[in-house]
Amino acid sequence: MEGKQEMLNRFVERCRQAGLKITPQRIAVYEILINSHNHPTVEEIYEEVKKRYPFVSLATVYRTVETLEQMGLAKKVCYWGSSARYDANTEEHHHLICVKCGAIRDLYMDQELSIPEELEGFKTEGYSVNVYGLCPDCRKESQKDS
Amino acid sequence: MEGKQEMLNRFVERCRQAGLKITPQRIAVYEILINSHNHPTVEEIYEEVKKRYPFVSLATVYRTVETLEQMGLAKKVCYWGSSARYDANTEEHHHLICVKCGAIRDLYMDQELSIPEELEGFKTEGYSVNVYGLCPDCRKESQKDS
DNA sequence: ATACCTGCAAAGGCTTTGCGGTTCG
DNA sequence: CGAACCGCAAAGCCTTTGCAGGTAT
Repeated sequence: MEGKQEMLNRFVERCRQAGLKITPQRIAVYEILINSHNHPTVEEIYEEVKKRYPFVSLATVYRTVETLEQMGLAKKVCYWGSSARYDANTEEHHHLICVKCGAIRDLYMDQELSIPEELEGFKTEGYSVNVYGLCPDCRKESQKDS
Repeated sequence: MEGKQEMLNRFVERCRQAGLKITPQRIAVYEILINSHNHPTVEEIYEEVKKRYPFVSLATVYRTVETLEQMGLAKKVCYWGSSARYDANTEEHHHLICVKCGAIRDLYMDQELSIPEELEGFKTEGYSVNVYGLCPDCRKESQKDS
């Protein structure tokens, strides 16, 4: 696990290189993303940023997460229907997803799949595993029901 | 691989059991989904249905795919941002996804992951693997560019 | 100084919903 | 006949975009 301060420094460095300005909003969004482990939606990040900068706009958060994605410092995690979620954990990892409430948690596995470099004409780049199930909270819920 | 006729019969059967009416539109949507192997979007299914029933509405297609999903006869496949795609292949299988154009293809693998029944408090139900890469068409494109 | 960025509000997709008329069982 | 369904249009999200003013380098 990389230190949070290093991640921030790297971000600032990359911004400089790319000629992007380092604004308080950008820092805030990235910092919040680093400190979140529940893969927040844009809306959730926005609410969090607003605590520090009440006048921030949702559009800015959208623009920032897109920038982060293009820089390779965040990934968009898309599960069903709902809104997109973001993840600043760029280590190789997988996801554990609740089929009921949509909660997402990082998952590290010992097992590895060996994917050929070429598959059905595709030039492969990587893979991700989604494990589906009921999260602890939803398990309790469903026991209550029965 | 299950025969298409059996799939249709099963669908009709299930509708009867659930007290759902068997309408031409429903049959058409499911039939098109069975015969598609490119995981069509709702829009694409709609265009296809319109060839047979020009007055069908997009809302009906949305309602029908949702019904199919609830019956377990189709799955929503969600990749980044774009619109949802549907898949009537209910066999255990995975997906090969083009990072450039978003094309999705079914993928069958020999390898299997062994997922514990319980993982970090989740009661697991299954998993799916997404392999990312460049599809044949996009590979050609990128060669042209360089 | 100037290029980049922000906030606001409006527009843009995709998807869902309410309603009256229609169709299946 | 009655419940379920359809088509239409309107409304509802989530997300993107244009613009004028502001800010970092």
